[in-house]
Amino acid sequence: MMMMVRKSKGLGERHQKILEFIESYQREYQHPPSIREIGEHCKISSTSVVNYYLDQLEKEGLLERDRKISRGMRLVGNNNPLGDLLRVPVLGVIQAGEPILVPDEAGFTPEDSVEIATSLMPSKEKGKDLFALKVQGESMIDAMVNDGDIVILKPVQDARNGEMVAVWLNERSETTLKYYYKEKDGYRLQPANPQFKPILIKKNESLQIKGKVVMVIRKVDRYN
Amino acid sequence: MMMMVRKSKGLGERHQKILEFIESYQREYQHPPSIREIGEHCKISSTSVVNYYLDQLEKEGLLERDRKISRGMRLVGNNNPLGDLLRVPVLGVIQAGEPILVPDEAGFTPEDSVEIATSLMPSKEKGKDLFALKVQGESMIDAMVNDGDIVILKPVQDARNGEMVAVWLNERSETTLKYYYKEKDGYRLQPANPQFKPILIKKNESLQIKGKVVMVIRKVDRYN
DNA sequence: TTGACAACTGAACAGGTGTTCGAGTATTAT
DNA sequence: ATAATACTCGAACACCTGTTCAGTTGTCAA
Repeated sequence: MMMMVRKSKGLGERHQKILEFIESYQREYQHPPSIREIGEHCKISSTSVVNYYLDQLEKEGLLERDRKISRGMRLVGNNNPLGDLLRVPVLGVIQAGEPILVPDEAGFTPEDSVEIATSLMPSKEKGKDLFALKVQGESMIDAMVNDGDIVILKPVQDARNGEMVAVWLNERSETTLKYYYKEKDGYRLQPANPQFKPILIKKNESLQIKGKVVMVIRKVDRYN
Repeated sequence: MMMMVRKSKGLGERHQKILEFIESYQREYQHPPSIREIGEHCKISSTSVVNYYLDQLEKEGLLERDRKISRGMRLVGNNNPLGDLLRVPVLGVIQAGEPILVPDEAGFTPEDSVEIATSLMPSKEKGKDLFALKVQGESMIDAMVNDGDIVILKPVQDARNGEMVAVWLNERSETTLKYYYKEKDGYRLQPANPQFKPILIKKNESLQIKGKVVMVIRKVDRYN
């Protein structure tokens, strides 16, 4: 005897509608809908039918349910529009000739913030002390960072060799992003772009490390 | 008479603990905890006390509540760890000398995916057809894109002047990222870095636009 | 037709859950 | 001390909500 399958194979129209509703509801209220709310919105008169479909969706692996718990459901996989975000405050701009703002000096007035999925963040930098700066001007081009880019920094005073840091060079009145190397007679600041030459800083010159670059984001929507 | 303030100004220890619990609970279950669950975990014996604190947190603007609705609360502002994510599939790599994969040709096997906060996305590119490629090699340096960067693309066949596109140049067997300009006698592909010279393509040479660059993400966690 | 099964209905039930209230304790200002 | 305020407790209530179940309808195969 042949096994019976669902009348309309895969996801029926109602399955789809329910998934979409859960998604949009959760997007709006930050918590899942109740069975009755789903029924109301999807024109399903009985709670048992909603339950019926929810079970199927769970069997399909599109949904997880916490039985007995109110609103205890969650979309799984790519349907899930929600996830861990890190909100990183944009404390200001970084540009040549201007000192870099760091959280302490900035009077704590994040003009804006950018949201980063924690899944994007390098392993252990998920601390809450990250901050972001918007790059102004093209003076960071040798660091492969363009006008308008957003750099995300972790405030540190010291860096290890090979880390990209934001530094303020007093003697040059210059702010730059470079790879940092401590050497016997001072420091070497290496541009990300190998076609540029490193800056050598002698031990007696002052060099203030303001932060360690964790991420660079470029939105390419100019001209739109 | 002086106004009375809370015993411990600002957020008390319990306020903090409750916020943290809601955050971690929601991170795990994708839905908020019930009042009783909060009480249990925060060593608060009475539901009314939890309610008491929740009211205060709402008054402080750190929480929003949907009264009468089970688990009807959400963290607001920077405490909120949840938000809209877009999951963009990483279809492969982009490198000089290799054709670019586009969704159709890729056999739809996203090896991996990156999550982007929708708030980061340029206005109208929030469609679900975006895809991402990992940059391999340093051949895109003139586009300010480095080895290991992730570029997020929107699959298009045509582009408007000024848009950054990923193209396959048949005559050169080359894949590149450039700003696109159509001119009277062909096309001009302008590097993002002004220190590089544009590539001029004659009308009879073939030029395949594979996608329009929407975003570039660079994780700077090498050497860690 | 008959049987099997998916889709659906309506109602009732049990437990989850937010709310409310009266009362008690602790801390602080006067 | 006294009063005012902040905080805590426990219990009771009413509604919210998931669950269950007996029964109906529609479709398809034998």
